[in-house]
Amino acid sequence: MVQKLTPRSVDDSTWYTDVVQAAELADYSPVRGCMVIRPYGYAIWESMQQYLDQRFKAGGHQPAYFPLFIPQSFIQKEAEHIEGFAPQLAVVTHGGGEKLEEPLIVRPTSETIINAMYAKWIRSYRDLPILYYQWCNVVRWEMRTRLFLRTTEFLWHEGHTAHATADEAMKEVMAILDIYRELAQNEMAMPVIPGRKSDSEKFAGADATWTIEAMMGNKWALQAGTSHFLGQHFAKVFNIQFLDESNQLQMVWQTSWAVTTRLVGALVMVHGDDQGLRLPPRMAPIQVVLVPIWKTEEERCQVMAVAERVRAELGQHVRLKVDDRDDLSPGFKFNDWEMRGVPLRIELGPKDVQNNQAVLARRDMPARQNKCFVSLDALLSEVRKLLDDIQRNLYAQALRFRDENTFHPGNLEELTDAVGKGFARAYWCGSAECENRMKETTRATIRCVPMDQEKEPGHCVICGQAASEKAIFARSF
RNA sequence: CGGGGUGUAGCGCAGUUGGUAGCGCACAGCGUUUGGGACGCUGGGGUCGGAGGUUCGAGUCCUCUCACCCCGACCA
Repeated sequence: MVQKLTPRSVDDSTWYTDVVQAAELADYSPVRGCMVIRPYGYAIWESMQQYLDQRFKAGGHQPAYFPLFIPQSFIQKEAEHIEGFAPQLAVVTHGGGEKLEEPLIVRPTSETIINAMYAKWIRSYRDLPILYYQWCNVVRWEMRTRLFLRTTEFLWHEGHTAHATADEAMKEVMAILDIYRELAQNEMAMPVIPGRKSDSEKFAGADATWTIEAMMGNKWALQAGTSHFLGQHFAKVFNIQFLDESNQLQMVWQTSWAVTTRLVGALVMVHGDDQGLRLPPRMAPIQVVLVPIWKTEEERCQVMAVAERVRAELGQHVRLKVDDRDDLSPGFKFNDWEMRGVPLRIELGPKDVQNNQAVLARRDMPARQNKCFVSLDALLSEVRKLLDDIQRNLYAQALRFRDENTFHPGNLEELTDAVGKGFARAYWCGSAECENRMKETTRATIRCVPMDQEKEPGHCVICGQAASEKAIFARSF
């Protein structure tokens, strides 16, 4: 159940797989590259789903479901799309014991099949905008996989919208990116940099891709969510046309966007420490765990009576678990729940019951030094306050870590040095030549051109030519 | 597909010059324990990744094969 974790400082990659398995978030499956998401890991994903689902619906989006299988010919319609995805496709060639007339692609993303349907449904400007999304699995045949961060099959939502104007579609792209940013920062306590992808990094078939990029605990970047402006690429190949107010035939403008179960891995990577997970309260399946302590049967009765009362009262307001397993020592449970990242622990023993108090220990600080007593009467308000505080503190810690590991190089040599240590924020002239040259010399990539920056003229960190924008350079997952 | 590594109990491992498989953890039962990873006793659990070969005899030697992990190329 509880095992020793490889310390992060020894091997961050082994630490990660240790934590994911020890905390029972996920396990390797019999199928190479695939994973089993266990209830605790799935509960974290559900926290993300619930937040996003409510945000999407509030913005007028509607969930729907499109099929897993896509006719091969659909995928092949958009040149850039097929070029991008061809190496990653899983193809079904047989069904019912017979070879299929046309092979079926297991969806790597659903632009093609959804847009084939949109072409059927859209006739008039009155049909627009269409704001659909679906929660589903997708399959991409990856070379190398890591639990949550990159698996052959993964879960996500994908939004697919169609609009009458480019302007409206762009607003949609930005609105969704903002929801992703808020999910990351406010719910996951994970600072992110919203920005635009370079052409080489953008979605295959998009005009432009916007992203939120986060720094993981090993100082690498992780693309945490993307929102694409598809322009009219798919409208053209699937012939999605409508009549506007003046009876003119027009092509729709489209967006697509997604975040995936990778975010569960991001949560682990960003906040975890040598003791295991540290979950931000807003995402934690269990926000507070109560560990009762007793010696004698009489003490057990007294303590459990109070524990039950706490469960009845506090349990209405926070996600609380009372760990009443009687075959494990309190010390074991402390370590166990810390490893599983529960933000706040209540210790309740005979002495506490006597004094009408409990001990609170927070996961975001070294526990032994930071325990505090709290009156049972003030438990709810204190727990609420601490959970808020933990949420804020985890964000602050992650932000400080990112800032401390972000550098501002002025030339290629400094850039090479910087991307070996963390993020580099530097001018880029925007040319693919410079991007390629940098990739070859540094093993890093351009993660994004941040939206939030002053447009002051400078000099490209690679070629020295005039440049007007800074980009984030980093090694990435 | 290249480089590295590992396959022996659920997990982690040991197994000598070939001689018929063991340790720790976990698991089950009982008892004592419980304020930072408790302890004792008893017990269950194995086609040694697979195939072939050498041998009186293979976890061990030889050949082939498969799987998985880590590092790269590809990617959310």
